[in-house]
Amino acid sequence: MTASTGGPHLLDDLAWRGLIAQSTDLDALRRDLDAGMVTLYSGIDPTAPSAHIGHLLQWLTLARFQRAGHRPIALVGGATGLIGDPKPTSERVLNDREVVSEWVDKLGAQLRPFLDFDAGENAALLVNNLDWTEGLSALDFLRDVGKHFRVGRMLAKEAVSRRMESDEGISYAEFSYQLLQSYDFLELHRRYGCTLQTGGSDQWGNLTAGTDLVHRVEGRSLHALGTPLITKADGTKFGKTESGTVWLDPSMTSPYAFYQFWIQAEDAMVGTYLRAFTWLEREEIEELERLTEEKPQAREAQRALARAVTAQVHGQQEVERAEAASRALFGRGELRELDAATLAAAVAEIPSYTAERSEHPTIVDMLVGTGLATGRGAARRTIAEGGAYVNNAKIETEDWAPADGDLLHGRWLVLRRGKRNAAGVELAGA
RNA sequence: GGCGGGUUGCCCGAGCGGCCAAUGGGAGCGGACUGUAAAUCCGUCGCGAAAGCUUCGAAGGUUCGAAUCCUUCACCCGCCA
Repeated sequence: MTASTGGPHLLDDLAWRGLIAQSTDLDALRRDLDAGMVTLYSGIDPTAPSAHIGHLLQWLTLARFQRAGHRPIALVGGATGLIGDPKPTSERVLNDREVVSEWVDKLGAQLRPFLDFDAGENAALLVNNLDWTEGLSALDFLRDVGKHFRVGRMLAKEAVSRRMESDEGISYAEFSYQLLQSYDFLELHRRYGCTLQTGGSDQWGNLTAGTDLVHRVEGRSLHALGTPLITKADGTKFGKTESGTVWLDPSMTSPYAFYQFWIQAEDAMVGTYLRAFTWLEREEIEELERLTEEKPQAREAQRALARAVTAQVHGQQEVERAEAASRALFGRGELRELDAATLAAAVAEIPSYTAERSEHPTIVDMLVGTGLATGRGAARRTIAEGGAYVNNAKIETEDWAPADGDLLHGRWLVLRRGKRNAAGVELAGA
């Protein structure tokens, strides 16, 4: 039993999508995938109350396996999250147990829509590694897991060696992280017959530590598959906006901001993102890439990308809202010509605040009030730089304040800082 | 436990008693160009309208004056035990 879709082989599709950066033995994996249902897992640690788009990539990868007939296990690291995997730059700050436990619940709930938990034989599973580590004594852990690890090999892992070479060093706790993650693989192999772990390529050392452990303890060669680190065209960090990480939680990154993030994708990368983050088929994506080459200013690929990713994270309704707001705010049309309902809907999508007419807010007050500027100084700077707009008209003076005639439908102003950061102001009171 | 080196703004990194709110690079932000893209160029980048205020691991101290000197503490790195 495998993919019944008749499409390309799962591994060929993943390769085409650019999702295979590293692997243990692809041919062996292919044989296993062809031989029947494979149980695989991928884990994320609760380091925040929400997953971000990097986590999304991992969940989608699990989902791709599930759609091909395999059984995914989504792990949330209630235990590993208490330790923290070694970041290349610096030691992590430990979070409280209660906080981590809360985040585990949130992430678990957040990932459910991406996998099918009622698929019968290959229904997805959600697990927490705290379940099998909490009761484990330090002595048992050292004897049953620690004994199988050679320090030389552990030190050679890039995550560890990078830190050893830095002047910050590494704590024993973070050094031991790879043991914990390896133990997860062993445990999932024993409990569920899990034979494949997927994860970001930055996790490669941890993935192989897991296959090594299982090999030593159980004498079986399991598989690991590393997805590439998604970057921008110049190799720099992907997934950040001016206001920080792009979260999946709508209260942390609004669906509108989420949509805007994708629509601003670089031409050079939009195809990569379409392949990795959407379910669009090869022909559709290649057509969109062709359009980007021929008519880049139309931004068809970016639009399709934003629509597809926003739809799977926030739903079709939010896509429509974000698109409507985007049209209103970035469209060629006059803001004044928008009807009240459209304008209200657009303003609802962007950061906004209500000011009292009686306080006669100035442009500086409003830039700060909407959060478009981080402080009064920054607001003044924006104005001086020529980056401040009200209803698409540039504001040149710091003490500018709206007159009644400036208000759209008698109460709204649309502020903009720079090309693409908009916010709404509603003036209340008589 | 001993000895030595280190801790500077988002990151890297200069500064080693006054001319330091602190050189430089990167990231970020704004502008010009364009297409809500990239590249490039220009500007900006602790708080404050300003006077000024608060910064250079923490707390004390020396001094007219400290990121720079002293003491203690914390953390990191290295060598030795």
